[in-house]
Amino acid sequence: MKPLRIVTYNVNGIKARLPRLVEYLAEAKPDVVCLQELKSSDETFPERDIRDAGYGALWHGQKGFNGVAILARGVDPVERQRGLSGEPEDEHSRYLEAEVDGTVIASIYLPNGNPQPGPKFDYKLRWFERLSARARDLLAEEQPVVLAGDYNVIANDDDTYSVKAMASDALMQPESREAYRLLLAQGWTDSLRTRFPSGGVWTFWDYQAGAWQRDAGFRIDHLLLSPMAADRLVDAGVDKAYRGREKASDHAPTWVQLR
DNA sequence: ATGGCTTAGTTCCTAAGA
Repeated sequence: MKPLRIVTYNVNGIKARLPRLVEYLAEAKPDVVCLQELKSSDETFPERDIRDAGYGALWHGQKGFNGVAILARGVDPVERQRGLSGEPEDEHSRYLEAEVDGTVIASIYLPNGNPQPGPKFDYKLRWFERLSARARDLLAEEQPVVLAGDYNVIANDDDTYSVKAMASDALMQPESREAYRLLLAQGWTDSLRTRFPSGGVWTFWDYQAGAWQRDAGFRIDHLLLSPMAADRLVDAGVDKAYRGREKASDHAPTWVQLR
């Protein structure tokens, strides 16, 4: 199996972020990139620009909101599944799963869930259960699997600049944390947590209140590894500098390196 | 501070994000 660098990157609008994304692909040359928050319909996804940058792509778009994609350097990802079963009336584009070079990759955009309590928070928890059901099936396949995405969960107190500021936020509620903990307990490895066990690593900084300048961020973009993928874990990190560039997303690209 | 910004769409205001 070849070395593989896999990135998750919530772009907050692929149209607005296209120059940043193309620049990132050229500079970092990742093997696989899972994108979230395309905010683009399938028809307006910039397939041409992605191909010109040297990447094959699969996308699951939605006009205005949500939307996920999987890019692969020099090859076309092979689609395995789009969307999660269990709630047929759910129209949100938040899950896409593909195979790249013998590794199963999922691009995940978990619902934010604010305000809580309320129907949006209930939807978040239901969606989490549907994801966990899919994750259990994937583990049973005994393949290398990477579940990469914006989970909208601050899993531990040391995953945020301020527990107090986030205390009433959906990202940090006990129910959100419990759902994440139960998912991990299936047998998944949180790759950034493994690399930085004492926390203090952020993947998101709000646009408001000078959050970037104050380094007031938190960690919500996660790459979860199945046991066969975890055996190949070399390193994990956040390409933090991209958050500081012109017209940046509020998330930074977050990556894992597999041997 | 149910919001200091940013994005997209029914665009010159509103919804959503986290």
